Amino acid sequence: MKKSSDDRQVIAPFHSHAHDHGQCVVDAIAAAETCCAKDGLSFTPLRRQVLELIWSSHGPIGAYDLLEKLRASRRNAAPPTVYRALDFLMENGLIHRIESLNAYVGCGDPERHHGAQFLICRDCQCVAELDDDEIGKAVTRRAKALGFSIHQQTVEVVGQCADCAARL
Amino acid sequence: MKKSSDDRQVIAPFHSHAHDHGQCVVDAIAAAETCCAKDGLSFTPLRRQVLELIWSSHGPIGAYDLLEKLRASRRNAAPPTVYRALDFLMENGLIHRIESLNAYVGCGDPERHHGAQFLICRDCQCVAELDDDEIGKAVTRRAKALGFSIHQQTVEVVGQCADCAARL
DNA sequence: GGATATATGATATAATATAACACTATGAAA
DNA sequence: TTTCATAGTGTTATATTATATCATATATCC
Ligand SMILES: [Zn+2]
Ligand SMILES: [Zn+2]
Ligand SMILES: [Zn+2]
Ligand SMILES: [Zn+2]
Repeated sequence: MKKSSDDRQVIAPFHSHAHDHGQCVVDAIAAAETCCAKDGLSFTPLRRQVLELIWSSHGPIGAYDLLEKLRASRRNAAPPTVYRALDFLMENGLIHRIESLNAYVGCGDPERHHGAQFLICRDCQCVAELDDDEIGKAVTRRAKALGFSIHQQTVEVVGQCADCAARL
Repeated sequence: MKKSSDDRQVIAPFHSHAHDHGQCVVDAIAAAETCCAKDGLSFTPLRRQVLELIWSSHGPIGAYDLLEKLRASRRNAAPPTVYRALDFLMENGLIHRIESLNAYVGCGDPERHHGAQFLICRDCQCVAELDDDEIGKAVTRRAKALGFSIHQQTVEVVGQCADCAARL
């Protein structure tokens, strides 16, 4: 089945509870390997492990939650351990930071340098990652009119996801 | 001169260095008075003072910077003093929180409950507040398609303002 | 191997935000 | 007018998120 252009603009939807969680972590790590190899970046064990933990959490996760998990295998991990790995992963487009949550989430399309919009559920903190053309163009147009140049278009919108609407 | 529809969608532009700073603080406080009176809210001296300090800073300001200024007149002000006032001002649409900066900025149109988009300069931390129809609609359309309901549409875009582009 | 840059370890501290409980002022109910 | 209830503020302590700094290790290049 061919993906419509509309589907491609949804980089990561709200998660169906059905999908194969283990596999999506494996795929994400493989994609990261590819990106780093291509760009000559050193994807060290620490960085890989942090990325794995982020994907395993399967949603935005905070730096200190990450640190706690990391300590299961690295007893003396400290905040800078995590923050340095996060910096590397962000600089190279492997994860995004969600400002509204002070949390970090795996990027659903790391091989492509893309703008991103996040829909963030205020109840369950799940997020959807989009690269919606219309939103992007509307933002670009207005920014241009004001002489504002967008370096990395990251849009965050807070609301309520469908699951929470049904549940609450 | 009549405002175009386009102008109305720019709630607060990047500041021209020429405008009358003192007057815009006065106007903002007057508008807040009006809003609170209309809604039966108690606009206490503390809350007024915090709002004044925010407008006086004339751009996004952090809670602890605010606290420091507040202490000039309230020697024993503490973090909760500021955060409670900020909560009140946010709940009632008199200020916005800029997540990307951990900072607070006066709302340019408090009498109207509106969606907002912020263009945030990563170099000088200035912001422009917009209520762009096209951005709003594009976001709404996509959210709807995903079953996501937006409660308060707040969009934050990071980049570089025209002044900084010229200066750097 | 020695020089250089990159990555991590380790300790301390900064910056942002909230919890908890006490006290005061205000205004309505009795 | 007393009493009660609520909203607002004071005060102290603590939680959460992020960075600075210096030391050590590891990889890369010549
Ligand atoms: Zn992405
Ligand atoms: Zn939800
Ligand atoms: Zn506003
Ligand atoms: Zn600027």
